[in-house]
Amino acid sequence: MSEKKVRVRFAPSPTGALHIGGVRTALYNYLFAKQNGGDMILRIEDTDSNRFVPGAEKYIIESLEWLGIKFDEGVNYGGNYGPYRQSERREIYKKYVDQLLDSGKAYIAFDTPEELDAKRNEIQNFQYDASTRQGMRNSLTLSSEEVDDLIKNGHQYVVRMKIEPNEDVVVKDLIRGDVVINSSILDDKVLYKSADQLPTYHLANIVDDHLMEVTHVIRGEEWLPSAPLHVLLYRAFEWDSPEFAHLPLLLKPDGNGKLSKRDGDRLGFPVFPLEWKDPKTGDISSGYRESGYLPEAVINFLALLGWNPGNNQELLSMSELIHQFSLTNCSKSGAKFDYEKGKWFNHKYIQTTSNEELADMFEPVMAEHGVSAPKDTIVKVISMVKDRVSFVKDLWDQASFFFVAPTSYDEKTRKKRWKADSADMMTQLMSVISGVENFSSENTEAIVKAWIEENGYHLGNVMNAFRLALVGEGKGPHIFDITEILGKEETIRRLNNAILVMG
RNA sequence: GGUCCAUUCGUCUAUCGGUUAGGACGCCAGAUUUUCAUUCUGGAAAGAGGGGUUCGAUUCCCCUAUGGACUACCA
Repeated sequence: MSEKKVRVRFAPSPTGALHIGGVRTALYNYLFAKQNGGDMILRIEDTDSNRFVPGAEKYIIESLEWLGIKFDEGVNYGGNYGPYRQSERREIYKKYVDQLLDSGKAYIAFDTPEELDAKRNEIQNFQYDASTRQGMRNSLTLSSEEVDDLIKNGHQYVVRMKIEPNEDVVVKDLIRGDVVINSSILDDKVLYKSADQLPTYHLANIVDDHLMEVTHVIRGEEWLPSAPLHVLLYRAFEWDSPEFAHLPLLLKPDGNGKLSKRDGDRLGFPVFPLEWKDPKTGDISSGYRESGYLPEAVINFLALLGWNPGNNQELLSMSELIHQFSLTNCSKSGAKFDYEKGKWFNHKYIQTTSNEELADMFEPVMAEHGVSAPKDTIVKVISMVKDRVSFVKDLWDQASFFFVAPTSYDEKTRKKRWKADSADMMTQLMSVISGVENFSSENTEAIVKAWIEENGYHLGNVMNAFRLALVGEGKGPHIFDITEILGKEETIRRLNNAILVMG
């Protein structure tokens, strides 16, 4: 049998930076589409002109490209179902609003926001629905002449969905199973506003998903309560409803509630893929990219927040994710955002990144500290210290001594490692080292060890003092790997300085 | 307040009626290391509570509790 081609959409609203939860929604859509050989569409839902933020659309596109989430069509990608910006689809929506009006599935309402507010204050739990609409100013209570007059005289109006009460509406959800809601608890949602000639989310969403032949609507759980409305809308148009999947939310790591834009900088981690500067306030929010995350790590981390492959595999590439992903394996409950685990993922991905690539990423960091070195030296240094870090920028803490000689010596290490006879030993070591011809790690080590043995010195005593002189602290990779990079001259210079300073 | 959704170690989760309830992050301990890390090994750590159904419930049903979402002429 021939199944319809899978088509999914990611439909953000350009009201600011793309939240990490939104990224996950995009990712799950992408994984599902690719697994099924389907298409992924980018649609921009900008029907609320008041909340439009310039630059947001570009930010969304750039973020997802950085992460490797690719679209087949949509804003910026072309396609045969455009335009893909809802603000450019006015005439289309108008046509369908009229259709609903003509068929009696919707009606025109003139109640002003002030009147509605008054009603809500007056009546507890006021809801514009079958039980109250007869008492309001709308095309159901007014004569058609009155309605025409009001419109002619420039009165603003909205179009509301006429929801028939007392009917069980079933939302089939791929993650949650059947969700049943009685239509009586639904209100007559506004579908269209005459003021800006634009539909609200609900109408635009259904019309676009239908026209764009979307087969699966994968979105956040916050949409579950309005899903019955959407089902009713499909029914009103006599269209087939797509499949639904409502994803659990990403929650704050501490306390309660869903992860919000504010949490990031409050808790000290990014909630945005890329750094974002709010054009209105000028506030800057940190991004994963600028914080040194590898896109693969972010993807892996996010994929496992709310889904898992069912085995114990934790590290998955994008293609493995595409292969193994399944909506039915998505969890139903919200996931607290665990930043520590995110760091661990990045650590793992740093390890699998080549030294050459890391060197390219590290060079700008070095430049910031005012140092430079030949590429092959940087590559060697990185090979020695990469397993110690979670982020590229941390490489500096682990490797700065390769490029900058210590000017002071860590007090604690000094107390422990620099003994009364250290200066004397280091002086002897200097002359041993100046006699070394081949300064390779192995050769230097052999000669120094022979000297230690000859004199019956304690290996640890010599080496620890030596390390302190070279590094300035009690840390670092194998000591003769360090001297090889430093070179004979610099090694001697550092020994000399250590003796001078610590005596 | 109303409606809906959810509930396994601190966190992310596995289990699709019978398990010593598994893995990962984090934490603790030990081993390795001339240092610091990495790494390795081990450890502590969970079925919200109460009723059912069943020979047997973490698993199915109900109630309660708790958490979350929604409740706009926002998405």
